[in-house]
Amino acid sequence: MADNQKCPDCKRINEVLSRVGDRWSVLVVISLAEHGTLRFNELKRHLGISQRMLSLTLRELERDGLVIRTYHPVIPPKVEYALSALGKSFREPVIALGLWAHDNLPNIDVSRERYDATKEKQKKTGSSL
Amino acid sequence: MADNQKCPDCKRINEVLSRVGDRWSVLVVISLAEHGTLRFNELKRHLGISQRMLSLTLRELERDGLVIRTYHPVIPPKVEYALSALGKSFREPVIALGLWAHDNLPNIDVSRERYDATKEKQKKTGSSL
DNA sequence: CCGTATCCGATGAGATACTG
DNA sequence: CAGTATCTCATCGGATACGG
Repeated sequence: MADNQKCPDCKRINEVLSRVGDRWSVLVVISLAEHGTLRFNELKRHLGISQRMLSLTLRELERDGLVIRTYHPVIPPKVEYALSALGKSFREPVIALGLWAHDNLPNIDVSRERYDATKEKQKKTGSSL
Repeated sequence: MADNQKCPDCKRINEVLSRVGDRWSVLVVISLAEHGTLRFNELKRHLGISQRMLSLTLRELERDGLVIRTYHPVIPPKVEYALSALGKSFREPVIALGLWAHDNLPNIDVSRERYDATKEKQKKTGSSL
């Protein structure tokens, strides 16, 4: 329910985030972008992700066409993951976000400290703003 | 546990997403970017968000210094929210993401259909890849 | 009007154990 | 090695009700 969305942009953004907006998806894409091709356990080690979440994430990314899964029928089994063209193109907006973060995370930290300090004082004085 | 993160980029991205990566935060920033200044219930209507989530989201955004909350002590109460300079700067990487989405969501849809269709066939034939 | 508090179901995510 | 299956706990997020 609640299709109260007036602005079309909100709907779009919502759609994006619903698909590729979760933490692990982004991290996997970044990892593959850097290393080119990785095996299941390599990704697992690099990201510090649980087996379960990696499995689920990779399946979704493959389904969405961002990563390509290549199964080599050898013993022991060998499966390689790489970015598709779509996956590579996704890297750019993510990098933009990363740059913004690099520039502004310190600002956020400062703001948080100030905010928390202010709230503490308000508790003491009991002031109602 | 699991500080297995080898690549520093992953840590950074993780930090970004932890702060401003949730759906509602992004949507609120977009809304404020478009309308300039909005009251609590205006935001609520525009986004189709629940009172609870809007309250939580706005508090976090204010704490992070992305939005500025202005309380007008009149009757009935009036509170206005607007983007800070930091909040405005955040809009740009988000727009980049929105553009990517606009261009590529159809591709994702196609990919999903193909994937699902393939999986269906595999179930019928019982093929193991 | 602007919130906070409470309850509750749905989802996210790690740990563990097991199969091919 | 590359997963799947459970179990379990935390967090997300809506609905509702109440207070300033």
